[in-house]
Amino acid sequence: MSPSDPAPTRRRERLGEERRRAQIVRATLEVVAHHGYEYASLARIADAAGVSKGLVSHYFGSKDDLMATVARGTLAALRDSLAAGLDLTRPVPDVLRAALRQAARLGQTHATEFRALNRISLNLRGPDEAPRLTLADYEETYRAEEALLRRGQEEGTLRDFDVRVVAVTYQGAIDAMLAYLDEHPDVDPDRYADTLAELLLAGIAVRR
Amino acid sequence: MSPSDPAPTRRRERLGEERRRAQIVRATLEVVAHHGYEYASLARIADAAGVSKGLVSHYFGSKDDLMATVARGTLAALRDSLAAGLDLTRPVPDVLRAALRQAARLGQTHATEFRALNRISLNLRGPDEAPRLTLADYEETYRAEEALLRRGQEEGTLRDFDVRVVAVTYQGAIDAMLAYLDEHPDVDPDRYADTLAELLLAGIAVRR
DNA sequence: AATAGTATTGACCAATTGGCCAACAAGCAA
DNA sequence: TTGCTTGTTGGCCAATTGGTCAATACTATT
Repeated sequence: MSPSDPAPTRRRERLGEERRRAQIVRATLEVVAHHGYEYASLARIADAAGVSKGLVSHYFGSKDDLMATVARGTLAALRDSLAAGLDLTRPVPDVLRAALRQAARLGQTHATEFRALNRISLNLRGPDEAPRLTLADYEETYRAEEALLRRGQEEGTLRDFDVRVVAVTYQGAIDAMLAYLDEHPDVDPDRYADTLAELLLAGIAVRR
Repeated sequence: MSPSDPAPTRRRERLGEERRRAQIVRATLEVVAHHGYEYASLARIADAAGVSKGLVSHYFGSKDDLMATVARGTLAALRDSLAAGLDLTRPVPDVLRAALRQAARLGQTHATEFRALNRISLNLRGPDEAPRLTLADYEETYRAEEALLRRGQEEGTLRDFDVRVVAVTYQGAIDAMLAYLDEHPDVDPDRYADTLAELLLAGIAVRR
């Protein structure tokens, strides 16, 4: 072959920055969720997005930047998605029940996002050993939950307990539920969520 | 420099297979726990163990084999360590309380092991996308927990509930507790464990 | 058709990866 | 001493990594 063949004149589709970014984010989520963080190299992500490596770097800078961007965006999207379906004016126990159901459903419809988010937040770290996605990023979610619990105590539907412990436990229970439902597709999410809700409420609601 | 300098005659310490293996396992746990799974290359692990890369491969085969070995060994060690401190002849609620305390303490004394185990099990996967550490590896822990709950129901100290849901929730609560204590060293583990125990027992114990 | 501006590529880079293996060192037995 | 076995190294490999950049292809405007 001569050293300078005529370029193969590949077909190129131009999308514009906005849509390309979204496309790459999506590809990142999928690669991470389906094949794990380790497997998610820039080359692999670019390939999944049907785009060259160079473009990924061009739009997102370093790989860490890409991951951080994807994680933060996904976290916000999931949070909004969950909050959207809630009627916060109702009594707190009802809100909790609804939130649990909503979370269980989200775990099904947005399994990819959940899995990817999990892995990124666990693996992505800064220059030293410090995790790059700190509690601060989850703090908003967290605080909202504590506020809700406190309101329940004030309105008299919830007992007196350590709000922090309950909030942590509650989140842990949700994570466990999502992991379990993820591995057992046969289980009915709503049923599980309701059972869990009764269990938790029995622990924190005022005795009737 | 001549192409064949006399070999620098490095100082070499011989330990014997058994102790070397243990040393390498320890190094693996530490690197993974302190710097993340991604950072834990064979070179880095070998370095942390004060040993050449070749030796790690020699004793453990592939990197995946090493990780799987480390994970399974650590899981078993932690499980035994927890079980050792429990008196299973006591009433189930007491056993649960004790187990929670024990877990909280283990989370402190064996933080490295817990963190590493977590990361390995989340990142290590087989040739395809399938995780290499499946639920089956955790099944033993799991089943013991369900058996305990069922015994509580039979002896009349626990209410009637879905054993599976409670077991999953219970495990999730423990994980959440460990993660929280890990990030908040100021919190007293025993106090947290006791609060959590009351919370959970309020949900599953028979009303007095 | 020429121009300008944006979108996108592919080739290239040094560094690192997991894995392999011939050589060699150390202790033990003869 | 001589060998034999076990432990250990370091150099080497092809493949892949994250990242950069000049060159290009496309679109819109003139």
